[in-house]
Amino acid sequence: MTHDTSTAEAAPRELWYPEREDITIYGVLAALSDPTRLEIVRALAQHDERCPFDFLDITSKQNLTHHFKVLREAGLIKARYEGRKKFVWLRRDLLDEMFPGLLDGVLGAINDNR
Amino acid sequence: MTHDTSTAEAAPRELWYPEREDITIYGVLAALSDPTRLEIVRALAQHDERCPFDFLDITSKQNLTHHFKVLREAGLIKARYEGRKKFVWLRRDLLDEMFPGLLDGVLGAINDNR
DNA sequence: GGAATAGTACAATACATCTTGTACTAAACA
DNA sequence: TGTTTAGTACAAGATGTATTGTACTATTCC
Repeated sequence: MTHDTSTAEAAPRELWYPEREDITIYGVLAALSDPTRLEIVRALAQHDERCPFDFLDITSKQNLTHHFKVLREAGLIKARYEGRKKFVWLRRDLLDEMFPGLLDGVLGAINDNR
Repeated sequence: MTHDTSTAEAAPRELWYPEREDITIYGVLAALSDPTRLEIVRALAQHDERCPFDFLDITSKQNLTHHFKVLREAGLIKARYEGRKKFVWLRRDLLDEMFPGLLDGVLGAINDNR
């Protein structure tokens, strides 16, 4: 048996998240300091809804897995599997509460200078 | 002859700075993502005046040299030698112009969560 | 000149990061 | 059941970083 074929809901694949006290401004800034990840966060912030894993076509899927893992482990995003699709979204409330003004400051500062 | 003993001003030791187009938000965020450097920047932002190289007693002087170099090459600070002392200060105007809201956002977000 | 001081240069260590390739698992679908 | 699809795991390589120790340069002061 590889999976449950009954009518009960299948348990979603588990994802690890950092404890609140392990989320630091250093980790958040480091996560945001990569061009690929900053673009991901910028796009997530615009969409306001959960986005599919591959909603941005900016790098390989192995690398997307890597960057989403970095973002998740730094406390910036949440993710959820639905069937074989994965959806991701920003932890905006947590970030605004823990580091008020940080996300808005960074996102607002993005311009032609990169 | 190793140095000029005349009354003329001695030429200050040269320091390299990045071109404007080489200063990026990625570099700035990476520079800010280290605890030692974020503390330096936070302290410089509070002082508003030029500060001596060793005004913070937080790590070895070799490491201070390293971190000030990272900050300078990322575009965050300027430095100047006076005799055998070195002074450093934030490039606040440049940063606010290139990345409006970024510095204030980051500095404002620092709290007990780090 | 010579000694003391401020800061740097360089090497070494230990470790993290970004990216790609190959191979894999899990779910959906026929 | 077998196939296809979505995403992951793992290893490898190239590269970058934080820190320390030792040795050095540049400047001041005697």
